[in-house]
Amino acid sequence: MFKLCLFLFSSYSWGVAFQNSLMKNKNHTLKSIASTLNLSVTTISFVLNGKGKEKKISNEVIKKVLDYVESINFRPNQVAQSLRTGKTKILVFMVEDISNYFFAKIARIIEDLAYDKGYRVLFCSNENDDTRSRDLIHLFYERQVDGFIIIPSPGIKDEIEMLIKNNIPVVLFDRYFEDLDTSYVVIDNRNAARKATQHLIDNDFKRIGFITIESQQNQMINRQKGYIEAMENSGLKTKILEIPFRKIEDQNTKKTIKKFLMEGKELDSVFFATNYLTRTALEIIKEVDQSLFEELGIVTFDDNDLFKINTPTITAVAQPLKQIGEELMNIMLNLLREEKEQNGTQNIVLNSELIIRNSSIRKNSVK
Amino acid sequence: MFKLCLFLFSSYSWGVAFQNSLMKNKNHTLKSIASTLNLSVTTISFVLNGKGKEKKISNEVIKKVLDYVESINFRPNQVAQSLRTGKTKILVFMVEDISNYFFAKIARIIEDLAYDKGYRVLFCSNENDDTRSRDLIHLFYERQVDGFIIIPSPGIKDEIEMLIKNNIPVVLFDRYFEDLDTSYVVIDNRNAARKATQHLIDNDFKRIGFITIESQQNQMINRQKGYIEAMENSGLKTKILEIPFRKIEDQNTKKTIKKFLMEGKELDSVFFATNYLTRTALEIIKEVDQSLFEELGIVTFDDNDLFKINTPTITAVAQPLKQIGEELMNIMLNLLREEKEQNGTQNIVLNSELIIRNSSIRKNSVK
DNA sequence: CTGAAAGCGCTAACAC
DNA sequence: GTGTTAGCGCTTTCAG
Repeated sequence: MFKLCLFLFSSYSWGVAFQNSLMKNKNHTLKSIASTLNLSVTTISFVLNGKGKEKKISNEVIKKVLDYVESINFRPNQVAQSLRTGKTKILVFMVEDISNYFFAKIARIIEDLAYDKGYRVLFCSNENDDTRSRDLIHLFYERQVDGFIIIPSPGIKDEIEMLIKNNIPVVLFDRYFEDLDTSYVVIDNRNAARKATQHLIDNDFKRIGFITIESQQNQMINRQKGYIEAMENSGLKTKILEIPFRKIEDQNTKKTIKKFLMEGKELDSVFFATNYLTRTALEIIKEVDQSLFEELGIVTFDDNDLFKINTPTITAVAQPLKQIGEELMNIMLNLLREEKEQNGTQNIVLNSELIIRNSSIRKNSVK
Repeated sequence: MFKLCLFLFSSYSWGVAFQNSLMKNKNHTLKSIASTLNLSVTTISFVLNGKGKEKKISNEVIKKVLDYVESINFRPNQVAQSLRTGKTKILVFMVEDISNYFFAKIARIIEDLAYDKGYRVLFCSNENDDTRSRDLIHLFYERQVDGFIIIPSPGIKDEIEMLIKNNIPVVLFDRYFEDLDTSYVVIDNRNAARKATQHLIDNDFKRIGFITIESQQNQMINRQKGYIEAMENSGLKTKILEIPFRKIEDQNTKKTIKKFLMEGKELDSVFFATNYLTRTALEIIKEVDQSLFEELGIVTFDDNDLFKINTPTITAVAQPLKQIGEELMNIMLNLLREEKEQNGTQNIVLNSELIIRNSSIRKNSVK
């Protein structure tokens, strides 16, 4: 942080903005418009909401209103509208880190789908932190958002329950609470991890390590289960390293990973449970010795553009981003529609795809 | 898109949620609270806004209110609050694509700074498209957001002007309109490009190509100017390829880039004007021939984690993300504070840093 | 110290 | 066909 700043300086220049008050928005409201047009607010409101025909308002009046409104570039105040209708047409999309490739891609898909239906999406990052998650949920709850799409941090079951009890549509994804009846979209992590591990085994790797996040959340537990299953089915010994989520960037963690990967050449390959672990590990391997890439088999959870550019290209479990986004919005739109009724929860488990690249192909040099 | 889906299927399961209406939020309001506590809404409002002391409300009353409010987990309706106060405490951060590394990183920095000041940030992507930008600006304008931080698409000068005329704080970044007096934060693109090009020249590259986006926006124009300046100063011939923004992912574009890079071995090095061009180009080079990496000098605008993992590691012009974020929020907070007054605009030009890695070091094999 | 009441801008039931 | 008006939930002035 500090280091970065040392290289930089800035130059300032000030200009004076002569705010042209002549053109300042007159703060038009339905009322003011009604009075200048000698009509009532109701009429204006109906026309603006496209209920002109329905309410049998004359075409001349409709045109008059529309033209005037256009000419002054009037936009109804949505805050007032929301207060009145109780709807904000805003959805919240909360993930660990919106700058992460996986989350960001889904965010864009959701945003587009929501846009078409007249909803806007608010993105936010909870860092997988409970306090932050709670803050955000409350904040948006107070702002009356219409629905939540959430990757829950471990301890926010209560908040999720609170939302549901208050009839706010919620869809979880990536993970969920097994003892809470919510709608969710996840992938079959266990199966995916089993298949990925099996792929390494099929390629004649035997000493396969598993590097994961220290977590009690079910997506991670299932990935680990899948790995263990595959290993045990083949009579192989598991070797697992768990990293605390908050310490991924620590120097010590890097050392730990380095040690795990290289010590005594115990491993001939490794399976990473998330993409940010892989990113860190690739950096480490790169720092130490490019040739390690030639020896070590690598498979990772979550695909990334960089994996097909890397040398070697990296084999990855690719989650179906587009489908995840679509299912999420599907469920959300359903909930939004039926809101009032006794609602069923909808649980969707998707399959992922193992994209086989060079990093998991058995290298010639068998030690 | 379609291909992706072919690999996938989903399994559905339905559960019935018995919404526990006993626990449903009673829709508390100041009024309802006032009536159950036998107080007036004023008192409740004062206490809730921390004006209890100031308004000399007795400690018992304060405690009574606070305790009750806590017990029912009451949260004031922010929509109503906003309607009343005219403030939403929401800022909008609009960029080309929020999933892009550069934008996402700045977004996170801004989010954190804003959070501390009680502001929430809404992120959105305009795809550098005018229609989409306009939609978004209007949408948020109608929602009465308190301020805009925007990377403007080419043709939205009018909307920006509209915001300013309506006294909405606006800060642009990455680029700006030279004939519009707005606050902005940019980097010295021309200088950065000149230095990056000069770096290649100093490393004995002579046939340096420049791949950029076809754009009239000043950030791109200045990068190109910088490149041309450096080349001409050294008496070298420029060779420029301009790609239309909307066609970056096209197959034809890939072919064009490929041709530009390789045809007749005319180039010994290349300077990419944005990170997404580099990403595409790296893929192409990878597809064609890893050995090209050994021959071709590469420098790119915008750093990325993957550049230090790539083989070879890639030299990049790194923009000062943290500082950009800080300056943006600085200006924004100033504008927010002074809003009423005749405001000066503030223009900040930052320097960037050339991070020298392996890709720009002259290779042994001189043809 | 506390309460009454006006009003932010909009919707929609009801009235004419 | 169009107008009147009662709120949505909150803040804040003014009264007492």
